[in-house]
Amino acid sequence: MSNTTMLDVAKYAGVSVATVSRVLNGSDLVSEATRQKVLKVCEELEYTLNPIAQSLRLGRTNSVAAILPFLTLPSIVERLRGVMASLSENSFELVPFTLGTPNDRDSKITELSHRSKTDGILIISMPVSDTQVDLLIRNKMPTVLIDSQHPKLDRINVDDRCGGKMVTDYLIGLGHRKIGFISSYLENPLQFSSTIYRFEGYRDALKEAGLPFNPNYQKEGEHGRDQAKQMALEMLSHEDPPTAIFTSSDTKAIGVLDAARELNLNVPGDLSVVGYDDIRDAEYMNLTTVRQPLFKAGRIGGRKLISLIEKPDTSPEEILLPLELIIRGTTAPPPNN
Amino acid sequence: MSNTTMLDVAKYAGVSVATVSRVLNGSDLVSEATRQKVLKVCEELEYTLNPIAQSLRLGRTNSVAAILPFLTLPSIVERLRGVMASLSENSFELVPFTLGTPNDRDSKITELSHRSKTDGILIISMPVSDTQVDLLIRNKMPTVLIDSQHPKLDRINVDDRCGGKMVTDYLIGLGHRKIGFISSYLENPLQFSSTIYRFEGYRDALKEAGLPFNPNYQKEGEHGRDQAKQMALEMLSHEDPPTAIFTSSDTKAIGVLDAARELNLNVPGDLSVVGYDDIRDAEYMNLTTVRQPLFKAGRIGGRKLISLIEKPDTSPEEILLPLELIIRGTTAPPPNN
DNA sequence: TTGAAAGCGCTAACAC
DNA sequence: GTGTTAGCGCTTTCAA
Repeated sequence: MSNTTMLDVAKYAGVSVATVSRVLNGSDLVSEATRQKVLKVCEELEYTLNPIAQSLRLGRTNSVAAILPFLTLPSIVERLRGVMASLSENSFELVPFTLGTPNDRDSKITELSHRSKTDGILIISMPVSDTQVDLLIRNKMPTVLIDSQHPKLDRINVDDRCGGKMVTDYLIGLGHRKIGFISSYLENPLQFSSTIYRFEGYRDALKEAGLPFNPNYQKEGEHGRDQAKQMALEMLSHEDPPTAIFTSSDTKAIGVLDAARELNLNVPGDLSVVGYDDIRDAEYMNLTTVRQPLFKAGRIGGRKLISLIEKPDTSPEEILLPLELIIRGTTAPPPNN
Repeated sequence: MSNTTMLDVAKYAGVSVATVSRVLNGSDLVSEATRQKVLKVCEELEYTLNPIAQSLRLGRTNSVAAILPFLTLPSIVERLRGVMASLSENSFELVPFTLGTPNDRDSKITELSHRSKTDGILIISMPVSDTQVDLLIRNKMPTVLIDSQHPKLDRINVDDRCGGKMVTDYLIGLGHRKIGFISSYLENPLQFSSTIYRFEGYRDALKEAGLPFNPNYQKEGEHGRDQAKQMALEMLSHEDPPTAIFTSSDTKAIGVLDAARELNLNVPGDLSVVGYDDIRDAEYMNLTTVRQPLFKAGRIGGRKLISLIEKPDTSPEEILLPLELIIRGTTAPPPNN
């Protein structure tokens, strides 16, 4: 029954609560006879331990919080799936908080940092401020970042700078010299900080190839297919338009494809397009893109957090997962080349 | 600090724990002077209430569990988003459990039914057995089903039978007489029970129009685009193939479109295709489909559960949300008509 | 091998 | 207005 307590079981079985507790926690200082008796009574009374009382006593909840953006992006969902997989493997529960504004994020971190409800925190695809990090460290709250940066915390990332460079190198290798870059706002406080690294990789590659950075070939704006389409339309209406566009997400790349179609540009004949993330649509659209291990990042992040809870006081490290360039049908050498 | 307790605050402020508790719980039996003093000390000591201790004392956790399939389907994610929105509006936390097998589901329900860790349960897109329902009711565990059926529990659904009929009526109205139905397994224990209602609506419409049910025009199998493609290929290779195919999900409809392309069938000239769910891809594919209010179902389910927690002992009801036929470009009258 | 009892941090009578 | 204290259900010394 719902209100059965350990004392009920103890009375019914004619033992003390201590004994019941021992049986239920697998202690071997119990005679086989009493153990069986207790187990039988538990069954009859449909008794289970009260996890709240247990948590209060043990100072441990076996649950972790996750702070992440709303589940509107497939990449976020995929990371979350990985997190859930690793947590349930280890009998940990997850309490997700999807947040929209930096304020919400900060106050949630503050609230959670007073370790009590949760044994650890995962922060997914959101930047964290130094203030919050200090708070977390001061309160010894085990924390792992996934797709986010901070030198004082453990974090699971992909080398986006390298990824941005990989894409741009590839386009340059195809012969492109006029390469556009379309992304969400580089400086948006709640934006994935990863976007900026991809941009840096793009610039690195240009620089290394001796190509100048042309501001007309760079646009940033709200995330979204339509928004990306608009940015592409503007960029491609330029008097000397790019022959290739690299976008910071597949969704945006699809928006660019929309724009190309509207302008009667042949992809990849007139325009090469590269996305990022390799979401499901990318394959269907035959989109050249960069695949990052989303599920795996989540899973590794979850595991890392659990190991941190089990064994604190290790110095924070960054785990960089490999990226992969997926070459499909939206890229080719530039025209007249 | 993380280990600061109410007693620390009390001592520091020179009052009793009761007073601190009163202040923090907004009781008005406290003088303004002491209230300010206590608040100040709380701030200085960075003290916050320990929610675990609070829960144990109050017998209430302010969190609810959700049992749902893995987050691989966009429809599941969208419902979950609605749930999360309504819960966070009401300061409830969510503990999601994504489960794969009926066994897992049953044991999780059993575990959760011993009300302690969680104030209520949401079960999303999963059937529940009578045994589990009885257990939940016996333990007075507030429970709401979303996209699932049981007469003894509150549930949020769409009228899928009506939806299936609506689609089929529409195709019949266009002049189709040979209408295929492709779905996931109708009897799979962990499958959405909604599939079967859509099928029944399909049969209702046929019957009402005096059209015989042709088993060659019905296929069921694993969920997935490719699987649906295979089923469609088989169905369309029949000597007298259907002129329209109605699928139980947009993903499957896209698989059917793949099949049509492979067979060089023009859609909608040679073959009409209707999906279900109106996922994001559907618009892009210009797919005629049925839109169900996924987010809204989640949000209403969350609210219903909270009202059930606040005010139990109401008799269970089914809330049916309206469906909408979204006519796009994959449907037309049949050929030679 | 078992039991008694303290105490995890909080709230809510009850007393003053 | 404020303090004292019992007790939510559990684990774990300590003693027997």
